Amino acid sequence: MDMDKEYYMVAAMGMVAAPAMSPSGSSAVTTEAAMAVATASEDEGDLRRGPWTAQEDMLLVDYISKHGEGRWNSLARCAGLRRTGKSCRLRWLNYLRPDVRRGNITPEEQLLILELHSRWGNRWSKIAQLLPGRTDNEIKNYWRTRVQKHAKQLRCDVNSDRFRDVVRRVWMPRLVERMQAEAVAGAEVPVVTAPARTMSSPAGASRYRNVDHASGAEPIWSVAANVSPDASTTPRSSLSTVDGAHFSTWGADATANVNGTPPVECAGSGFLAMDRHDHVLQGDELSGSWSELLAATNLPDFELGDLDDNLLWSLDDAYLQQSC
DNA sequence: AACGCGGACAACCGCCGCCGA
DNA sequence: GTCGGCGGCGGTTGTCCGCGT
Repeated sequence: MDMDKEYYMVAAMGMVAAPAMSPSGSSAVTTEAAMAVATASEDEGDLRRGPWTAQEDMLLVDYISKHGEGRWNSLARCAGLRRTGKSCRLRWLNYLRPDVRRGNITPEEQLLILELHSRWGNRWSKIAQLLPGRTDNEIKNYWRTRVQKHAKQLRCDVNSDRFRDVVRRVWMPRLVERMQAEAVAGAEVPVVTAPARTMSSPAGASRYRNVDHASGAEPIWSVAANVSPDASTTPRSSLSTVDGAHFSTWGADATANVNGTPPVECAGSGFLAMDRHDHVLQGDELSGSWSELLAATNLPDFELGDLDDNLLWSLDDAYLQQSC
């Protein structure tokens, strides 16, 4: 199935003909597939639902590679798919799209998700804009399975202040520590593979730095969302540590913000934002309670001693799985 | 080997806003 | 102005698969 999918993706980019499935190439294959699907559909006499078949995927990819996406209802009809336009759109965006990445949520992506969710809540599509290749559906699933699981382990609600504190004061720093440790150890840093079409150089940048207002210590990490002034190029987000270790993740929707204001009002007030000229943006532009929370180092009802260290380390299990 | 259970993820549903007729 | 089609979004459900018993 993976090979099939790989073929679909490549075929969607118009780069290859069909594999040995048919000697006459993808057109013949998809024509046969269309006939098969059409016949099956006529028998059923209704719109198909449920999991997509390889044939349906092939039809959809082939049609989009030739005609482009959009106008999903007519696309579904013209492609010979007995699916709703919505279903086609979802299948394409969440699974078949060439630049979609699935699985292996990297530490920096986890960090961004935690950050952005703390800021925006369940605005999955908005969050996904800054995680290129990731779909809102995947981020939503990640949150519901991983993050909510940890909240459950900690016996607190995922939206509770307590859990937010754990995330902010334990989970996220741990993620950064792991990334730093990997960098220092010279281990290979997990790098997000960028789809070729997003390889443009970002011209502008907005940065967000974690500042420990309580101690005045150097920030241990920062989140940067580079924004190109040219909306046609794709900016990228990145994470940096103070010791120079740098992690980057391509992406961000250029339309998220191209006017010099922070594209990600991320990280709450615990962050200083810098515009593309490295002017520090403070105050209302990043209003919120993060700096206050970070400044409050001794949270009244939060004690690290309450938590099992093994559990804490298990929080970034996805990264651990990658490391092992 | 069979069964049950839970996690992960794909897919659907309902709602809403936008836009053109 | 309004009506219908369409696309986007967030919530929810369904399905598959691995693992433990």
